Amino acid sequence: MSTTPKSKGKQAALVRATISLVNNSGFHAAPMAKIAALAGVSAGTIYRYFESKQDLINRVYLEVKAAFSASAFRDYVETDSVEEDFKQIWHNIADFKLRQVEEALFLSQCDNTPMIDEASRQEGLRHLRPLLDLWERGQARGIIRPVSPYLLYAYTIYPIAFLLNMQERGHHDITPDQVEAAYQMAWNSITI
Amino acid sequence: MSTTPKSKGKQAALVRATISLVNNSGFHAAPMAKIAALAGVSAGTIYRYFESKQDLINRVYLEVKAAFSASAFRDYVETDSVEEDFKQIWHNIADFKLRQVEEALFLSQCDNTPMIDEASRQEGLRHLRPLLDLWERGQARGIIRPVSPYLLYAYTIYPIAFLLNMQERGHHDITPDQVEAAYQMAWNSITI
DNA sequence: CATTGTAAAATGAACGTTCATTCATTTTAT
DNA sequence: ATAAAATGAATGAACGTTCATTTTACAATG
Repeated sequence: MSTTPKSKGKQAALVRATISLVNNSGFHAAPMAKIAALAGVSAGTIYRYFESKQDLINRVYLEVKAAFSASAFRDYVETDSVEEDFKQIWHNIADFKLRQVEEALFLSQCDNTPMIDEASRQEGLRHLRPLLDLWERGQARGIIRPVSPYLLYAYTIYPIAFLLNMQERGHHDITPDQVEAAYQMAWNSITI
Repeated sequence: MSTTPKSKGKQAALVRATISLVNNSGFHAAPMAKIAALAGVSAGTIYRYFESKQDLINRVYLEVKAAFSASAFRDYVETDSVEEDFKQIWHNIADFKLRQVEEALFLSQCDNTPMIDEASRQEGLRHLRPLLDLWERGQARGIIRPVSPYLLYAYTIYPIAFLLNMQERGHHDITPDQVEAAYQMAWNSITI
């Protein structure tokens, strides 16, 4: 045990503060001083853990992306059915986006701006291999459309980010029914 | 005719410069001085046309969104077939995104960050009415899934932005074949 | 157990830079 | 000659980053 009530690592607090501030104000309006204040540390302390603001953003991105990928394949065991396997992964991803809203919004923002180094972006993509493998298996069996994985991703995973954005802006509430409908739409779009 | 070779209005030049700079560096790294330089005017001149940087961004957003909506319904005439009508609009939108790449990338960035006022966002959405009407018609006839228009948008229009982003980052080339496949995937996802 | 020595961690004022914005002046158009 | 348009140096605020100083953590010592 340590001294302060909720001391759990300043680095983690900084990561959380960064996500929250970038979500609510955007990268351009998330100054280091505010991030520090929200994390409950002083401005200078950030530089014990991160080299620069760019480094901070990149590392937060990688950390969140890693958590996302880990969620995607939680309890994933290949069965014989491509559809079963896809359903498993898709719902894992949907669960992540609906439960870790802050993290998911942060990723959606990063993926659509030049905020992140191309190198970090590549690195963040690496962990999605099992999903690509599954798609190839489905294509080999003639179940899934013989198109680029980018198209498959665009029509199955990417739409969830849109729904989340709309929900966050108060236009739309995502009910369990709609999650199920969304899954069916995803599956229908990529199958032959 | 005016004096300079390519003088066509400084306001238009400023809009173009803003789009280009925000695309390549993000809002946070698009200072007014650079925008002015790229537009070939002096920094102070911006303030003859726009009240502030926020106003500049909002108005560029609205202008691009208006051009987008106009494209979406170019030559659109309702037929008796929901599928025909949808195909028309979808391809109009895809054409816009593939031909006006800069404008489309700018919109994708705006739609995923807190860069734009919620008011301007609402305003930009207004012109999409005919598409929503078409969807309602399709739902009334039992052709289109009875789900929120947000879901329909997420699975038909939003994915195009992802493909464009990937193409722009050099991961992927969008061939005419893939556009056709993308259309089929969109249609399959929203029909019953 | 209390005291002390020491290195790591944290601080926040200060620094230099960059930014959005203004405005006295100049240029352009009529 | 006059008004509108454009300029770009000046301004003050805000930013990312640094660093001299203070605080904390804790092992060694008596």
